[in-house]
Amino acid sequence: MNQTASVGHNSRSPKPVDREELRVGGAAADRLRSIVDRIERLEGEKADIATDIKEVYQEAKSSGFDNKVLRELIKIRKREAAEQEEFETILDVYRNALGM
Amino acid sequence: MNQTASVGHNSRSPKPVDREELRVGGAAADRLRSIVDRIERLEGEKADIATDIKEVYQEAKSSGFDNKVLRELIKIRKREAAEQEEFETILDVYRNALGM
Amino acid sequence: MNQTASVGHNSRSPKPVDREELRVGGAAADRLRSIVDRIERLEGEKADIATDIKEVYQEAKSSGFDNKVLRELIKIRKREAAEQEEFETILDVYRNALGM
Amino acid sequence: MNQTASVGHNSRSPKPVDREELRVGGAAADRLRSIVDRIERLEGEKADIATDIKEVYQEAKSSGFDNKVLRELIKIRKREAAEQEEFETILDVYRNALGM
DNA sequence: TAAGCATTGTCACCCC
DNA sequence: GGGGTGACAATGCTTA
Repeated sequence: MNQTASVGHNSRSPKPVDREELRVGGAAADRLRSIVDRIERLEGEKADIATDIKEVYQEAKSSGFDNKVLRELIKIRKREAAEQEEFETILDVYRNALGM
Repeated sequence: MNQTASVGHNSRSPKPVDREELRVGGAAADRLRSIVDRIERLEGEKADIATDIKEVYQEAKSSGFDNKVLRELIKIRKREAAEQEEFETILDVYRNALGM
Repeated sequence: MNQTASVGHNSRSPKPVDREELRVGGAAADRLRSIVDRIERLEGEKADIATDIKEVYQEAKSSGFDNKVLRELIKIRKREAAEQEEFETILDVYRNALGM
Repeated sequence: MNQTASVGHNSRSPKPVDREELRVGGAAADRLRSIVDRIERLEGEKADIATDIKEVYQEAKSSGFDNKVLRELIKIRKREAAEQEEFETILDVYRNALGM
């Protein structure tokens, strides 16, 4: 029962923000606003790019390409690129495990 | 049964690309390359932005914010923005219907 | 506005279960109980196996193996097995796209 | 800098496996094979069960149930079961503390 | 105990 | 419109 109140604190953060500073105009409020703004801006850009990608696929289809095959092709190219990178990672892991 | 020959053709595309033109140096091959390039480029940019977003969340955590709450907040703002937009759209429809 | 009530019906299911039959003892209630039981049983078995896997990793560590490397090894084996399978899939896709 | 030699050794394991014994036919090689086999077997079974679970959900949908609700229901039951168990554990602790 | 990672669940998109 | 598939988010485990 007596599990010490631990006021306004959870395990997710090193030093939870002070509630007072979160009031309008407080320092924490300013930082929060900045963070939200940046995230929303970045998500906007990300969505725009997603739209662009869709449009390219659209164009591909109009040009007579089979998008299913096209997606498969791009996926394979992506994986092959990733595999080289992963190979290096594995090498590192092995080196580490062998104490090199 | 009678699945009419329609060789080299499926229903996904208006005019399937000519296989001859897909040979190296053909016109279709060039267009394909262009399409693949653009998609891969866009996906690269998209991944970069995703990384940026993660970094901002990282920073938020270091500043003492609870990212779970933060994500929820951003989700709510997004939905409310969408609703506002939809409301204005409907307004326009009504205005139009009334000849305004 | 007048978007026809469409009583007790949503788009998620072909023929949504009758509310009356869901009352205790109803036919639908019996089926629901059966479904929940089976899922819970299967999830229990799944959790047990997950525990077994952890124990084997535990044993491996006690035997002096590096689990990080071990996991990497198993991942690679899995991927290589999957790749052959995927190759067949791709072949099918291509065949389909070419109308074969 | 002074990262004490400790060649072929890292802190992850009590007694790192002898590299000689890892050669084909060595004792460690046999144990490694056994470990990999068991893990792969268990993971196979786990995947099979996951497939079974999906099939039950599939069947549920065909029977007119809303899988989103169904998943939520099962999640709640699981949590409540865990809470009950925890409660009994605490009870035991208290009993023990009182010498019962 | 925190950080990275792997798995699992959810959601949206695409095709049929 | 419904089902299947792929991306994204969230949670839990593993290690440093």
